[in-house]
Amino acid sequence: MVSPTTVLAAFGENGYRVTAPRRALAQLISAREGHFTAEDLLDESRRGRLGLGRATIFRGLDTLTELGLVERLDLPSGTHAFVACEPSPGHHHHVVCSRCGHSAPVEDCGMGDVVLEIGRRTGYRVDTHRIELFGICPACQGSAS
Amino acid sequence: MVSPTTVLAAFGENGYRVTAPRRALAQLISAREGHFTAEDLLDESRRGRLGLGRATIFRGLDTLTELGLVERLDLPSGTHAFVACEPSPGHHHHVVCSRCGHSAPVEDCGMGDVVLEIGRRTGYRVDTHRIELFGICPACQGSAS
DNA sequence: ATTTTTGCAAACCTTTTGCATGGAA
DNA sequence: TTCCATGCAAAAGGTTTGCAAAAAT
Repeated sequence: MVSPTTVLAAFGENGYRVTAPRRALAQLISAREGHFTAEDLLDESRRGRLGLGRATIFRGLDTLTELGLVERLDLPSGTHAFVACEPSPGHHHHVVCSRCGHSAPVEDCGMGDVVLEIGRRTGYRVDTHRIELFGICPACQGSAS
Repeated sequence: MVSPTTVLAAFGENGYRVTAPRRALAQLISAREGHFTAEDLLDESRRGRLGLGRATIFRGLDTLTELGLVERLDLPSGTHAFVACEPSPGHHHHVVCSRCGHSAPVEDCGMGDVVLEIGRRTGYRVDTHRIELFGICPACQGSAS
């Protein structure tokens, strides 16, 4: 979980203005358990009468993605979703629970070697990779399977 | 590159009917260098006056994905694309050239271990993963960089 | 005062669906 | 002959854009 303050700070520290809508967005994001779509936030914003516009949400999510506070996911269904994440120095990925949507960060875990190996075998100069892992989180394993 | 015959055969061998539109689709797909979108095929079909409908292309791509003759990609831009691939027994991925779109298959290359390690560290029971690698293919490395 | 940000609504793009027709088995 | 597949056009999503008003610096 990422605190609203952290999210908000990311705006301020990067030359973006700290506005009421962005404050609201920060709240919405950090209140989210697991992954969410832009539409989820929009609904939630309406429910709470926060008055956030659709465009503001998309734009905010966009810059937060660039700032690394949010990661964009492509669910197996093809849907675009997001997960909030603690800004971390290194390259990292997430494991997402297919049941509850919660996620855990995965720091480098040998992928570097794998990428090297792939480069060696294919001759490609690999410079970006996206990894998405799905599974069942510990909590969900415990409950009804 | 996958031959149109292989693609077409996949339909026949799996209980799908071998029809003229599917024959055309097979041609279109195997003529493609690198990755392509549904729209690409539609344009190409129009250009060649093949008379394929939009729906037919989406539906065909869908079943070919299930049959493993095509892999669905999520480009970094968020666009959905496809690459044709030789049906291979094992689980595999692709490295896609960000310049020309060509791709090379990547057979298991240590990812199994990485996935295990991730499971161990996070406690998640990882059961699906999607990996997308982008880089520059040998040919493009050779030409203008 | 200046520049960014916002909300709205419309525009856009991609993908899916319903349904009558046509074609494969 | 039966059932699957197709094309069309409309519907449905999801995302972006233009712009005037409002807010931040």
